[in-house]
Parts: sequence; C-alpha cells; structure tokens
Amino acid sequence: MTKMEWAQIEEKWRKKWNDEKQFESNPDSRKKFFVTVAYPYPNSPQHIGHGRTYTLADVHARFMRMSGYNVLFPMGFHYTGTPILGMARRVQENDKDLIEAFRTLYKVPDEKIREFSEPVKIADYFHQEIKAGMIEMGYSIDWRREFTTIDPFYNKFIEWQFKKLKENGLVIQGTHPVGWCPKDQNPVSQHDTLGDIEPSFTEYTVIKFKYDNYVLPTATLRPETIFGVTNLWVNPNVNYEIAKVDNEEWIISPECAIKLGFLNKKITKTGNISGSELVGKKVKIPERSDEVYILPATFVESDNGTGVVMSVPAHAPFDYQALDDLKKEASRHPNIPALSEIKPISIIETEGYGDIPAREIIEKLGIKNQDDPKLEEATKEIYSKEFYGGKLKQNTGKFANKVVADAKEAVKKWILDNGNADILYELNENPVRCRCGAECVVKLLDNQWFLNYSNPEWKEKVHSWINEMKILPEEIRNEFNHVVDWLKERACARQHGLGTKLPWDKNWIIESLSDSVIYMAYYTIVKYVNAGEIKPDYISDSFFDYVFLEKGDLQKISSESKIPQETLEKIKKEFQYYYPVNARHSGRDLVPNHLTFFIFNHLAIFPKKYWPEEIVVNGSVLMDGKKMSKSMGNIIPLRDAIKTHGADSIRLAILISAELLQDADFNQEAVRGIKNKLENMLEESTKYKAAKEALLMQEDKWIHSRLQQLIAKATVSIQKMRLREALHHVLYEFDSDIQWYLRRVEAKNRTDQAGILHEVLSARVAMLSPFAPYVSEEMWSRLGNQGLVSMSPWPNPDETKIDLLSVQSEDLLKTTLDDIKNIIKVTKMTPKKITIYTAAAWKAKAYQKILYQVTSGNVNIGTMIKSLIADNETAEIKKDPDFVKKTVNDILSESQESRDSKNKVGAVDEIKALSELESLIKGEYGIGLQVFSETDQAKYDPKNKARTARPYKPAILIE
RNA sequence: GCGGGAGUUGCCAAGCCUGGUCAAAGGCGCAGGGCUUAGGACCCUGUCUUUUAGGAGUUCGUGGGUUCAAAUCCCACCUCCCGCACCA
Repeated sequence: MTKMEWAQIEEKWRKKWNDEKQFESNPDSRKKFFVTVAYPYPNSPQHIGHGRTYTLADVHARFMRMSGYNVLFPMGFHYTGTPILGMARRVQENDKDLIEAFRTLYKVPDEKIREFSEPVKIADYFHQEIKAGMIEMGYSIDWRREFTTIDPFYNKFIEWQFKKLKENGLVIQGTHPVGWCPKDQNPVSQHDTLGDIEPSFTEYTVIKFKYDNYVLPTATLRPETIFGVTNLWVNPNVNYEIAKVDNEEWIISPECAIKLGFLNKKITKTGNISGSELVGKKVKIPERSDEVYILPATFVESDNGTGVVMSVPAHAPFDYQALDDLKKEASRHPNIPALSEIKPISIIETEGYGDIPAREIIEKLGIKNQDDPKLEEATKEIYSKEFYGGKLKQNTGKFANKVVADAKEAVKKWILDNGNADILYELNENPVRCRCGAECVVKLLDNQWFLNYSNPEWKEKVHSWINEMKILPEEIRNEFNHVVDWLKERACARQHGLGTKLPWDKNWIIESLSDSVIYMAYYTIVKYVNAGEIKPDYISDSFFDYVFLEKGDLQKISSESKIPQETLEKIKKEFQYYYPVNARHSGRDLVPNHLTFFIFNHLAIFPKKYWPEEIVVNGSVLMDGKKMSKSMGNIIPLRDAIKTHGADSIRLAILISAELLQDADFNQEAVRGIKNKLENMLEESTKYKAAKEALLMQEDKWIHSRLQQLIAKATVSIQKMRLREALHHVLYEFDSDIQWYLRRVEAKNRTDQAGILHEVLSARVAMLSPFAPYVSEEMWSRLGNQGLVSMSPWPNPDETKIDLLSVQSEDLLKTTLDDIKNIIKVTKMTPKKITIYTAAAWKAKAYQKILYQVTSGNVNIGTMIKSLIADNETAEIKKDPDFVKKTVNDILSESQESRDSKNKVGAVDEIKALSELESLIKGEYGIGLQVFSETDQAKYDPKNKARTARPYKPAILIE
C-alpha cells in the first residue's frame, strides 16, 4: 500500500468522525468517563515522544467509549511559563542558533519567525502545529473545549483558585534562595545557562568565630563538628576584606563579600587584612569557653565559602593533613609557640573507625600532603560514614549520644538561635554562566509567595488519598508517597513570564506549575465561553463558587454574571456530571511535581466527591534505543512521522514496544513490521463478508472458543492499561489461531467458512480499533459492517461459546502433528505412510483418575497404583505400572487451566478427533493416515507400537 | 544518600504480577532452499548441546532457600540505568 492510500484512509475517516461530531461529549443519561492528559507547552512542535502519553490516553478514551461510557477527552494549551519568553528574547537579539533551529529543525516559515519576537506568537504558532498533529494522530478529542492558559476567563479561574488557597491558609510568604543572573536580574534555570548546567546549590552553616571585635566566619556542612575545632585556617596569600556586615565587622574573602550581597546582607567594606597577618592570632570559639589559633593552609580557597575554614582534624582529612604539614615545618612559624600541642579532638564515634578517622583514611589512601587530590575522596567517605553511622561522644554536651544525622540539624539550630551562626548558599558547580555570559550567584528572594506543601494536615490528607486512589502502574504509588513526604514550600509566583497575576499582589505572575493543577474542572465549563454564553468580563469569584462549590445565591450571581439562571444551572450540572477526573494520564517526569500538586490542590479546593480517581503514568520514548535530544539530532517531529508512516503505525509502534513504565523504543524496523501486519489484515478484511454460518464443525467451535478467550484476555489487559499485552493478544497471538484455522479449513477444502471468519475478524477489528482507529474503520467497513467501529460496542466475552471439547481436540491434533514432524526431522526419513494408535479405554479411565488425584494434590505414585489396581476398570495397570509415572508427569507438566479443562471435558474420543488429521497429513506430506485404537484386534501394527499409546499422547508409526 | 527500574539463549526483546502449555514468543543477524537477469524485496526451513522415533542434558546476573515442579516466589550479593525541585 502506498503512502497515498494510507493518507486517503486517514483523511476519509477523520472527516467522517468530524462530520458526525463523534467525539463531542455532552451530559446525558449514560455513565460518564472523564479522561485527561497534561496539556502541552507550545514552545516547539511535538515529537514522537510526546505522542506516547496522548496515544495512551486516546486508547483509554476510545476503549471506554466502546464500553458504553459517555467519554470526555478534552485538550488545552499551556502558555504559562518562561522558556517562551527566553526564546522571544533570543529572537529579538537575532540569535542565529535558535533561528536556524526554527527554520531547519521545526520548519517554521520565515515570515512566522519574524513574528516570534513576541512570545505569544511563538505559543500561538506551535499551539496550532501541535493541535494539527493531534488531529492527524486521530485523537478522539472534544475540541469545543479547547483553551489556552492566558485566556481572560482562565485568568479569572486561576485567580479564584489562588484566593481559595489563600483563604485556606495554604499560600504563605517568605524568603527563598534561587540561582540568579546578576546581569539579567532574573532567576536562572538549567536552560538559561551556558552548557545547560543546573544551577544547584548547597546550604552551608556559617559559624562566627570572634577575634577582637571582628568576626571570622567559617562556612561548613558539618556544624556539629564545632566541638572538635582545634584551630582556624586562612590562606596566607589571600588579601581578606574587612567589611561591615549588617552590624558586625567580618573578615572574609572578597568573593565571599560579593556572595553575601546577594543574600540580602548590607555590606560595607572598611579595610583589608592579609591572611598572613591573621596567622598566629587567637579566636574565641562560639559556644565554647576556649580560644584557638589561626593557622595558615594552602588548601583554603578564597572563592569557596568565606575563605576562612574551621579545622576539625580528628574528622576532616584536609584539616588533619594541613595540621600535619604545618607541624613538619614548625620551625618556620615561630609566632605559633604551641603548634606541637595542638591535638585532634575526637567527638564522633563510628563503627569501624578509631578515635581519629581522618588519620586512618589518610594512611589508607597514602595521602602525602594537603594538595593531594585524593583528599576529596577521603572527605567524602568519612562524611558519609559518620553522617549515617556516627554518634556524638560525651564531650559534646547536650548533644552527646545523638546520631550525627540528627545532631547536625540540632547543633545548627542551636548556634543560629544564639546568634553565632548564619546561612550561606554556594553553587555546587562553579562557575555557572548565564546565557548572557555573566557568572551566576545564589540570591535570596524576599517576599516570595509559596504554596505551603509543608503543611502537615494537608500532607496527611494527600497521603491517605494516594492510598485510596487507583494508580497505574502500582509501583508509582510509593513514589508519590515519597514525594509528598519530601515536598516543602514551593515558590508559586515569579516576576516574569506569561500567565495570571497574583490577585492580591499584581507584581507577581503565578508560576506555571501552580496554575495547572485543577484546570481539568475548567474543561467541563469552557465550552460555554467558547460558545459565547459566558462573558469573562462579568465573571467574578462568585461564579466559580457557585459552579464548583454550590455556594451563593443563584439569582444574584445570574444578574452579576449576565448569565441566565437556566444556563448557570446547566453549567453547574455539567461540572457535576463530569467531575471528578476519572483518569489522568501523564509522563513519568511529572510524578514529583505536577501530578503530586494536582492531588494536593484538588484536595484543598474541592469536596471529596470531586477528588481525582485514577492516575496513569507512562515512561518515555527512545529513538533506536537512544534518548531523543536536540543535540543528537534524533528528534522526529510527530507530523513528519505521520506523513511517512501513517498515524496508526506510529500509534502501534509506540504502544507495542513497551509496557507503561518502561521506555518505549521507536525504530524503523518495528514500524515497518507493523505496517506490513496492518496491510495484511486489511487485505484479509476484504475477503470475508457476513454470511449465515453453516453447521459448526470442530474447528469452527474451536476458533469461536479461542475468540472468546481472546476477548476476555484483551479486555482485562486494557482495563489494567497493559496495552502492549492487549495488542500482543489481538495482533499476534490470535493471528496464529487464525492461521491454524485457515490451515484446517483449507485442508478440508471447505467453502462455507466466510461467515465464521467474518464474525471472528469483526470482533478482532473492534478490539484493534482503539489502538489503530483509522485502519480499523476501513477494515470494519470492508468487512461489510455498518456504522463506525469506534462507536460500536466492545465485544463481550461469552463463556457459553467456549467449547472445551473442541479446544482439547484441536490441541491433540496440534501436539500429534508436532510429534510426527519431530520424528520425521530426527529420523530424516521420507514418510510413506503414517499410522496412529489411541490409548485403550482402561487407560483413559486411569488417566481420569490420576488427573483427579493430581488435581486434589496427591502425587504419590505408589498409592495411586494401588488404588488403580484395586479398581476393576483399571486393574490392567498391573501390566504397565510405568504408565502411571509417565501420565503423572504428563499431567504435572501442564498448566492448571488445561488440567481443569481436561477434568471438565472428561475422556475425549481420540479416534474421532484424530481422524481430522487425515486431511492435514495429506496436505502436508501427501500421504495417507490410519487411526486405530490400541485395542482394535484388526489393527495394523507391525512394530508393536500401539501399546505405548497414552491418552493425549497417541502412539505413532511412520514408515 | 534517598526513591524507582533493569540484568533472559549471537544482538534487540517478550515471559516474572497469577510457578507447570518454557529450550523459553516476536524481530534482527546468520545458514540452507525458493523466487528473481545478478542484487534488493519477498516466501519457506533451520539457528543451546546431543540424538536415525516423538527423547535426554545444560541454560534465564551470582549464591542460597521454598516446592512434586522455579526464568517466574523468598533471602543475600554483584552490576547497570533514571529522578531528586521552583523547571516545563
């Protein structure tokens, strides 16, 4: 089939769906099913990877629709956020790379690119691009409910949401550290930096040591080690600054002074002092009564921390080594008389280490001096060992016996509360440069607004709902609980970007992850705005209170909002009909943020009956086994892929390559295979028209039985969203059944199978249609069925159509045929004649008895033989006791299902069943077949084979 | 570190939840045959070892255990991958 033909099929059915408004959903008497997906951020065209989540959701929607639900599957577009702003700025600055990417990678026409200096134009362009792709993919979306997050009505909705959160005390104000570009005066995130470095940072405790009236601050990750300080370190070659920091005089490195400036300290430089001048002076240790010396060390760097370091030689390898180095050249430091008396103070006890862990590890790693790079490794190891396994010793006062992990926080708080400490943030990677070239810093933002996800009652509520919700796959439930525990206050507003302004403080714009948590409710009513029945200008909070929370006076709200009372009622009813969300689909990357916030906010704003029911999470898509990325150039825009492969093939390729959580691998090979498969099925569909079914023969009953089993299995798989498994059943597993059926029918030269195949294939097409909607419609119509398959009912498994006898008989045929084939293969003979002997009647009896025994748990061969001999019917077992062992093994190697089925069916008339082989053997080898019973006196048995026959395992003679 | 996932026969990859139909689907590769002007495409057959009667042996990261029966359940260990924030 050509690309053209595929495109025509898609076009034809897309038009039909659209003309008949098949996917528009309005409240009616049916049960509803509301399925949503995280809406896209339109800053680039969507690629195959984006297609996965939407395709999964669409399959879900289509399946539920066929199962009789009134399905609502809507879509919006998330304009809120900063990346688009950054892109627009780069276009204004004529950024060649970006413009080139638009032109060649995204194929944006030049005249459009020129408009891209305006952020909204970028969003608008990709919005339309993405939407077109979704339509081409065949997603069954109700487009009357489309919106963007900068629509005036949406702004009102978000304002309402935030006022509600604030009323509930969940929005709070505070300070917040962020990665910051001093030149742009803006927070920076990973894609704002050169080389896409995440501007992550670590919090240090700054402990203030006193020298005269000066403060010598030291930054540390281990405040609890203050009890082990023996001295301070300065770098003698650094020219330190004396600066007024708030109300104290600090001695710090020049770099530190700059950093502190961004942490809202008032800094006034008042002088300088060189490191060497400080050496030999004494400082007072806060919270301790003693004094220690300031000593020189070369490992101290002025751009790290404050440029001053506190020395804990017992537990910090750098400190131990530096002290050791210094002692070796003590003669050069006459101004420090007591150098040799400085001894490490051990304060932490850790299993596997003695008093001075730092010395132990230095010796172990063979470190020679303080400039040895291995000291980093040593520090890491000691830190992690002590942090998780260490305990404070008696010399730490009230912190004695505490484990280090707890003591660290406790000591920090204690020193801070006493005013002897401060906080400093340090970027983990230095330097981080903004795209503008400036070096980034950590800035403490004042008056930042937060959603208080720390609130313990809120957390608790979320936990308990997470444990009640349906979450697929199940593993993710734990992950959610973990995220909830770990989540803290989250900044919810920023100063730049597209979005809704904070209603009580218009300087702030509500951040993108906070304005996208309850918008699913918005889908249920937005169609009235789009139809012009709601005028955003007249809408105030009371409207939302009424519709979503059933609060307020209908008459009053009606006159305020200029919406007739009936319409208002209808809008409210529509919300109440569709809410809650039944299934939310999303990529795995949104678990630690969006999806968790989604639960948090629903619980905060809506009553319990509107809380979301189910979350379905999926993994990402790989391209030929590799991660897709711009730099690798292996991103395939979805619309391009549709043009080359067709929507159905892409949908199947994405779905069939992995189960939910795994990464799906998209590769040409797989798509080609699928396309082939679909084309074969399509061709097959033209062959069999509906016809009155003839009298059912064994193979007909068999294929019907198999169909019922398929329906049952596929239905369960889809219900669990195991779409790969479902597809496997429908596409491949069942295919081998059809192959077998055709082989049987052809061998018999039958001509009356069309009706049966029509029925079977129609059911299969129906089950394929949620996955591959276009080609399924085409197959459905070529099979001669009426209406749209996407609107037809999902096949119902019918147990009564399962004929266990025919299943057993066909199995017998297959295994016997396999055996024959095997013998011929091993013996390499050319068969001229085949004779088959079925087991004697007493063996069948014995088989049933043994089967019964095994089923009830008895596998003891001895007792079995005894009881069989005791029974007249099976007493002949005496002649062949080995039969029991073999039969038990036969039975044991079968599945429970198959044993049950054999139990139910009882003895199969094997002579009759195996006589069906004749036509197959004739077709395969062109030779004759004879079937005898073992007990047939007149049988032909020159090699005395017949006696080896067992039930379900006939003896075979090939000549 | 915390949390999650994975290790299967030459390669990719199913099977594991729910133990037996598992020497283990499917695809690729490879070998032989067909078709074809050769090639490509396509179709058939084979592809752990062994075997001239449908059999046997050894396999599913490693080592134990449970069971009549383990790729599948339990325990321990080794190795690899992903996420840890104010960013969509």
